[in-house]
Formats: sequence, structure tokens, C-alpha cells
Amino acid sequence: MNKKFYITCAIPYVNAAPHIGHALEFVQGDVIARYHALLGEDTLLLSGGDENALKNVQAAEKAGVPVHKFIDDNTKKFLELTTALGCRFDVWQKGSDQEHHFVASQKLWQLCDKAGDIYKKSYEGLYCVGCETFYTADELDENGECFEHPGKKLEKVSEENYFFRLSKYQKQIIDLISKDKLKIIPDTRRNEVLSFLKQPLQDISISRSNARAKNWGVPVPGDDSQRMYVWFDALNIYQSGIGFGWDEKQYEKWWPADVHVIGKGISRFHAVYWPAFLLSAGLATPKSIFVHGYFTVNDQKMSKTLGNVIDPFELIKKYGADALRYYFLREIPSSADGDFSERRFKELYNSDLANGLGNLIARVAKLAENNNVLIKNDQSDEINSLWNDVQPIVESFRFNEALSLIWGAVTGLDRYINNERPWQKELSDDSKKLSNYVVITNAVNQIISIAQVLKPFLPETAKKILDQFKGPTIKSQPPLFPRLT
RNA sequence: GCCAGGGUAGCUCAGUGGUAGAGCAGCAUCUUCAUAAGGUGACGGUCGUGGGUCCGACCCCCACUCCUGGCACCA
Repeated sequence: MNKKFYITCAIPYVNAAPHIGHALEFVQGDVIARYHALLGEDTLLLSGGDENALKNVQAAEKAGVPVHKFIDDNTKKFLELTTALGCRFDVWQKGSDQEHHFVASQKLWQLCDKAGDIYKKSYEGLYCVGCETFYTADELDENGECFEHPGKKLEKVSEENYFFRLSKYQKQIIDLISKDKLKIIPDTRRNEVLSFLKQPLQDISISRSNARAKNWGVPVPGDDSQRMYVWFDALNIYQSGIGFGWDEKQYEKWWPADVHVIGKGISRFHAVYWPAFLLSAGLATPKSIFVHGYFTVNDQKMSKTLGNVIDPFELIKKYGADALRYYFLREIPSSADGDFSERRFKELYNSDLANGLGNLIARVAKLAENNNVLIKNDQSDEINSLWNDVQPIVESFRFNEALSLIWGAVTGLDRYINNERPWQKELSDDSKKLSNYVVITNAVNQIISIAQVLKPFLPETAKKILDQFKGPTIKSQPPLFPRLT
């Protein structure tokens, strides 16, 4: 049986349309998945919708649309984005899916309950009626009022909720992370989590009253008056999507996750809460968590109020999916924050895609055509030396370095062609003709190697190149990446 | 406020106790197979500020300053 590799991307809120931050994460997950698939592993890439948050209900009410419809409409946009980006998700698990996700989450709850880790306690907090949300003191303005509803006093409300004994698992989690059994990448995030774990953990509330949850979300088993707190069920999408609670055989095959790909804002939920729930339930913990950064736009934070939220669909329409993928993977350090600017995007597009890769393909194709080069390469996914060099870099998620290495090969091939000058036309000289032929054949083979390695990063482009150089004859074709002006 | 990481050529970044590196942009030059593309070369930095250790620091220590992130029941 093949080795398996299970990757997840974080489950986004579906209370608004996706932005480029989502796109970045989808692409990173997709690269990892495609890479492992190329290694011949059984690969599964999953994401889904965090649909049980109260915010979704509120957003739907604001839009005047039934919650289910609201969520389904937004989900559609997320799915369209994955397709437009050329990302191959195997599963998109909806949080509102009762048949699978509710069943799975109730099972997780029951396992934690059986372990004695769930108990009832009354919770007291400041409740804003306008927002229908609890706030902590530091989330309020100087008058102790919420920013959305100034002038409105918050109510002290107390409510019985279920709590989870997070404190019980502190030592085990520290052990998992410090021994890299749960590997957190990069180190800065790992250190952050470990330093957070130096303080005593408090138990967390994992349910809400029906009234407060507006009867939305996963019902707590055995208590009709409560719904699960979103993070308890949301993280469990990683399990419910692969059969937990409804197809044990499938679940056995895929769990535990090999990598959770997430944004830096939610590392604690994944590195602390999630392993705690799993330990309590007696289930395996994920093997690693890869944490990426956030986007700034022209060096400013992305925000709706600034109006600088970038729509990934527009960029794809304008420049193509692979161009956007290239920007994400090459320009954004894979585990740190990155900036997006259209100026920089065009710069990179022209220098690397149009002048670099695209032009190289065009010149070699034309040389091969002019010299009637015949290719008898079978183009199997053979291992080449470039692939060997790229492999360890991809496995540590340093996509920008991997691409930089591949572009070194592009430049190297340009240099080789310049030095050998295989366009010289002294065709009367047979030995010259032969040497041209050899040089061009070498170049074609090198291009095929480059295209093979590009498969996980720029799948559409890799395919186009491999098709063009499939042989036996090679024809010149329109540019892969027309130069931008 | 506390903790962590960072401030190196116009831009994105790499770097080591011993006279500063790459890519991109700009400039010059060679070449024409190619998307006015490709090759080569030069130009370009008092390596955040001020001290200290050392024969010698961008790399070690101290102070300051600016940026980013984390500091839980917020998703």
C-alpha cells in the first residue's frame, strides 16, 4: 500500500467573500499536496467552512438572507476560488453538514466527556445586546462600551456552559511540541506557543446557550439547551471530512493529519486546544502545523475600512492563475508576512515569467523547430538532479527558495544557449549542424526537467510546456506569459 | 508594560570576527534563436543610532530608536 499524506487548509469563515489571504493558503496547501502526489503517495487535501459561528448568523441577518442560503452562497465563492487558482481540493467539509459533521462532532464530544474532561460551570461576562456577543474588558472602549454600539451599557450576564479541562493536558502538549512530535513550523511560531504554555492553562468554555447561539450550530449531545462553541466543532472538520464518526475505515486511512496549513492568527487553537481535545478523546494528534503570515497591501494592513482588500478573482482574470501562484510562492516568504502590490507583481511577472521562463521556452521551441529536432523522450516523471535539490526545500515548506533554485536553472540554460550559439547557420558544415542539434537536444531535455519540477508550483504552465515538448517534433507556440507593458 | 524576531545597495532579501553579497530596476556592451527578449560588465551600501570588547565587528556586549508578532476562552 502507498504511503498516505493528509494536508488541511484552515477552514475559513464564510461570512464574506474570499480575499488574497485565503488564496495564498489554498495555493500553499495545493503545492504540498501536488508535491506528495508526485512522490507517488496517496494524498488528500481538505478544507471546509467554519459555518457554525454566530458571526455567520449575524452577517446573514444583516444581509436579510436565511443563514443556510447565505452560507451556501459564500461557500460557492470559496470553491470557485480554489478552482480558479488551480487548487485541487479533495474534500470541502461544510460545518453545517448534519449527516457527517454533526455526527462526528458529537462523537468527539462524547469521547471527551467519557474521559471526564467536560464539566458544567457558570460563566459570567459582559454581554452586548446589540452585538449579541460577550466581550472582555480590553475589547471595550474607555467607557466600557463596545465600539459598534457606543452609549449602550453592557449587561452582566451569567450562563451555565460546559467547560473543557484544558489544564489537564498542559504537560502532554508541551511534551508533544518540544519533542517535535507535533512539529510547528517555523520556529518563531513554535517558540511563541511554547512560551504561551509556560503559564498555567485555564479551562475553556466549549458551549453556548441555544438562545445565545440562536439555535445555530452543533447541538450538545444529551443537552438540548446548548450548542457547541465553534472552535470545538470547527477544528473537528479536519476529522469529520475524512470519515470520523461515519466511515471509520476511511478515517483510519487518513488520520492523523500530516500537515495543518494555517495563518498565524489561529496557531493557538491548532497547537494547544486541538491536540488537547484529541488527547482527551484518545485520538492521534496531527504531525505538524505549518504557519504562514498575513498579507499587507502596499505595506498597509488589509482592511475593509481602508478599502484595500484585494480581490483574487480579478488578478486571476487579468494575469492567469499561475502568475498569481508564482507571486505567492516566490515573493512571499512562506512563513512570514508578505506584501502585495500590483507594481511588484508586474515587475516579477515580466522579469521571471515573461523574460525568464516564457522567453526561454519560446527560444528553445523555435530553435528546435528550425533544426527539425526530434524528441523520443517518454517524459515519465523521472527523477532529475534539479528535483533532488528542490525536494528537501519543499519538504520544509520554503517555497520561495525552491523557486529561486529552479529559476537558477532557467538562467543557467539561457547562459548555455548563449555560449553555444546553436543558431549559427554554417549548415554546409556537417559537424556544426550536428553540434547545434546536440545543444538544442540538451536544452530541450533541460526544459523538460524544469517543467517536471514546476508541476507542484505552476501546474498549468508545467503541463503546457510538457505538451509542447512532447515530441516527436516541436513547434513554436504563442508566448506562455505575454509581457506586460 | 512584558516576551520574541527584525532594521544590510532604489526594491526583495542572503551573509561571515579579518578589507561587504545575490536577484530585480536603472546604465553600458555583446548577440539575434526568442515575448525590444538573452549573455557580459560597471555603477550602486559610513550593513537603524550611540557607546564598549578586540590587533580588527555588519557579525560579540550595553543603551537607545523604529518595525513586526505573541501575551488565551476573540473568531
